[in-house]
Amino acid sequence: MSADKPFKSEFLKTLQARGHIHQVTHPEELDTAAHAGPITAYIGFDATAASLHVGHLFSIMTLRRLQQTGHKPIVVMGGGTTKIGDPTDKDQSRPLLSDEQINSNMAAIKGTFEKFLAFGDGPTDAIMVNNDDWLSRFGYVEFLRKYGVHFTVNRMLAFDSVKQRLEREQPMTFLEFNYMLMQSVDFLELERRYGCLLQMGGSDQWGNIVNGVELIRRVDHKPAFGLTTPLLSTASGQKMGKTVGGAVWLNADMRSPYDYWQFWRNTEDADVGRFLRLFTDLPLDEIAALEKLPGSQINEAKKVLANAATTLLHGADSAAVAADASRAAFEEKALSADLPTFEFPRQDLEAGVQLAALVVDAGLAASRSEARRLAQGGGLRVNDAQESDANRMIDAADLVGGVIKLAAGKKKIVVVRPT
RNA sequence: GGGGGAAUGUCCCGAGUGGCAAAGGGGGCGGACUGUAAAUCCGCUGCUGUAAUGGCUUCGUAGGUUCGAGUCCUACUUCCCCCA
Repeated sequence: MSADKPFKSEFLKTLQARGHIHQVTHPEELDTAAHAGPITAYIGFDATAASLHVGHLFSIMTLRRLQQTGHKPIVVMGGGTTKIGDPTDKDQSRPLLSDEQINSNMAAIKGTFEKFLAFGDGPTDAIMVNNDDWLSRFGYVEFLRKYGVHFTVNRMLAFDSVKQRLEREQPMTFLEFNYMLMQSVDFLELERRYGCLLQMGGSDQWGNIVNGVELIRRVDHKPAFGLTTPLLSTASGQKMGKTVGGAVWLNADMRSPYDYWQFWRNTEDADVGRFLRLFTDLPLDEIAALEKLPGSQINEAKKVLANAATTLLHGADSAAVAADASRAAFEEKALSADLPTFEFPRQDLEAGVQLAALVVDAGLAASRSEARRLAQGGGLRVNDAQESDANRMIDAADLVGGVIKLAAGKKKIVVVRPT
């Protein structure tokens, strides 16, 4: 999809070399614009959860590259669009979120961007805006007359997101049907307010983005471009971001730096190079050398990846702590004070606790039955010794060095610390 | 407004038509093999609890028939299709 001839602009060259590009509208024109001087580009983020997850990281890194190559990123918080709900890639309508939920989600998400982008008033400083500021101001008739005239239902029905719903005989409400108009209006609004001429997003956003591009070109007769990033999946075809503990959240209070580090450390061999290019700032020649490491030496590259990715999000100190804890736990089989801990009342421990109950309380299993199954399957370890009897009572006699080490499988470890 | 169909284990898809804790698959989890990888093989995947073929709660919602209902009946809810 991208042009065969090499790009002139540092921006597109970087994106292409690091694997950020899936599709671009008018590649030569955009390249020329980005080569001539700073451009402004945006990506929208809906506030459907209290934290962004690894899936969003791709977009955030794309904005980071934009800024690194001398351009201005805009982060659009979807305060308004979240009220509508993006139907793309969803089989069914989601329950609508309340204004309070949306606002608290946005507040919780905000900090993440500051880790990756430099905000401020300078020409290439990032800014953050909320599309609720304009979307919620329109009257219904006003909106229809102003923007509705530029969209034909014929065309809207042809978009994948809509077509799929119809083909699967799944309902799509009129509310959701309007999502693409809102997103297009966002782009137009940003073009007018900030001279923004590029919208980026995941490949599933292509339809929505192209609509915005066309709206601007039609209404304001200004150049506008769209760029999408490839769908992110692992080499073995899994959708990226889901793992042992569910979604890989970016907020530290929802997923600890240690777990975040572990997530990257567990990358498949075949993905290491790609992920290094996408999710770290390491120079490309270094990455090329790392990904060529033979056999089990590739694990060194995974550590580099884990360190670099964790440093970006949580800082170098947290990354170092996570790396130490991991090395201790996996390579030296020793206890580290930095492993996830679970505090347990000392009296209760002295009185004795059923192992299954403790495993549940420590968050290693969802129910006692699950804990039992885990034990029967040989996946439960107490102080590194396999324990098949989940009914066993645990008490102060099980303390080793003042703590009890519980493990579910090889990777989930919790240190029980009496208080 | 009329007619026909659908809703299943709360991760998803999907069999089931009077004896069912409910086939099968995907996903997930655990084990073996490894390198905290992939692939492969094996086990598990409602809760609770054992010495146990135990108890409890599940098939859109609410009632009913029956010794017994996901399965039959009635009403309701939501969705899909056709006709108007």
